[in-house]
Amino acid sequence: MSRAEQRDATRQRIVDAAITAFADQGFAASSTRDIAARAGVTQGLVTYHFDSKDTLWRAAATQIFGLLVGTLPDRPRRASNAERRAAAREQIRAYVRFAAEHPEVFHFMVDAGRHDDDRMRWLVQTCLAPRFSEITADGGIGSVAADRAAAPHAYYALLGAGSLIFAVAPECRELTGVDPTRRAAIERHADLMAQLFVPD
Amino acid sequence: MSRAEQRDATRQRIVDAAITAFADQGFAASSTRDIAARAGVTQGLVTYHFDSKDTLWRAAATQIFGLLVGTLPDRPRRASNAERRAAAREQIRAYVRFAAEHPEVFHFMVDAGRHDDDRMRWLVQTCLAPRFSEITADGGIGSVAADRAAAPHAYYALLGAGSLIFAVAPECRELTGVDPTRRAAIERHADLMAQLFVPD
DNA sequence: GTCTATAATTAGATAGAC
DNA sequence: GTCTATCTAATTATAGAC
Repeated sequence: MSRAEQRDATRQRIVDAAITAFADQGFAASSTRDIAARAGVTQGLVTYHFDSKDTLWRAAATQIFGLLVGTLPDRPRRASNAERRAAAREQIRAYVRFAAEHPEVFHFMVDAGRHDDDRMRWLVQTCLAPRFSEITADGGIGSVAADRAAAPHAYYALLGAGSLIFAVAPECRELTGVDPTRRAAIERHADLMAQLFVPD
Repeated sequence: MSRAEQRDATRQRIVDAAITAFADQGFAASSTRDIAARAGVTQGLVTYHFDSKDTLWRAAATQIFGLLVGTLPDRPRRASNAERRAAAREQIRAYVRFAAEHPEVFHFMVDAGRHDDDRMRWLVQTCLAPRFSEITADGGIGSVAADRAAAPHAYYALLGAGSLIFAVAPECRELTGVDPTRRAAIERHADLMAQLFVPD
């Protein structure tokens, strides 16, 4: 492996470890030492590759949100009403499956979204805004949002309803006895979300 | 003010500050020094009144979840189907209004619910389990949960959909231009949730 | 590119003055 | 009941060896 490849491989291991750590404990409570240990390197190397904890967080967010973008299916253009609804249902199901497999996205959003600071603004402009307009476009979640003013409400309703059960999986197991990480539970949740947001 | 009253007043100020801090930054990232400063006392006094940070967290959780219990309206017994649906809608609206005024509940839940540890189990047994059975009882959210197996999914869908927009209020403002803390936005979200989970 | 060593803060918990 | 002082441990970021 060349030195450039070695560099990229190490950086990738650090970013992967960072995603897990930041999602698990939030930005402030995560330590670069812990992230380094998870990645099998030393703390000094983390600040060598990523100048600061903040820079590392942005790299981690870019990676996990990029994964989301690549997963969601495209919306069909110039389709019939029935086709639009079917496509919206499938997009909702795809999001639920992604939220189940990557609850980190939700944790990044909640962790950064509650403070009016630079990280929040960066996340909105870089990772969220590009998707928001598409998700709330006519024919998508618009079916539940009667008027345009309801679009933000429908957006957060969908994200919250589709993600929370996976984001607090240990609690869900303890409280309800249901393990939301099992495939059957994921599909059940996807069906419920599709039916809830795009009813017959 | 007697010494006992002084004691209770100080304890209350510390608990109030703790609720804000824990909801704002999570358990691990919150410092007892910061909480003490918010309450206008010194750090030593916090560990005097509450033996440990963990004990303080439990006191804070008890307070904020107790507030929730006292806010939700009762469910009518032996009512007609239409009455049951109307009551379920009103209960959903009441929850949304509470989530808007106290997004701390959601943050406590997400912060503690993702780890399989003592705090999570304590929260489930003390604060969540008593409400879960009631919320998922027949006629309540049960209207959206076709069979009993769907009850946990409907429960987390409702909590997530009804809370997230308020939990990430700064992000919502930046992303959508909507300020979810305004009364009109709260009522709009309450209406959407009621219609979504108990459709006509 | 990776590691070791260290500087400057900050953390929770304890002990003792008043 | 409240505050000050202190102990031990852990934090980020930096500097330098290899």
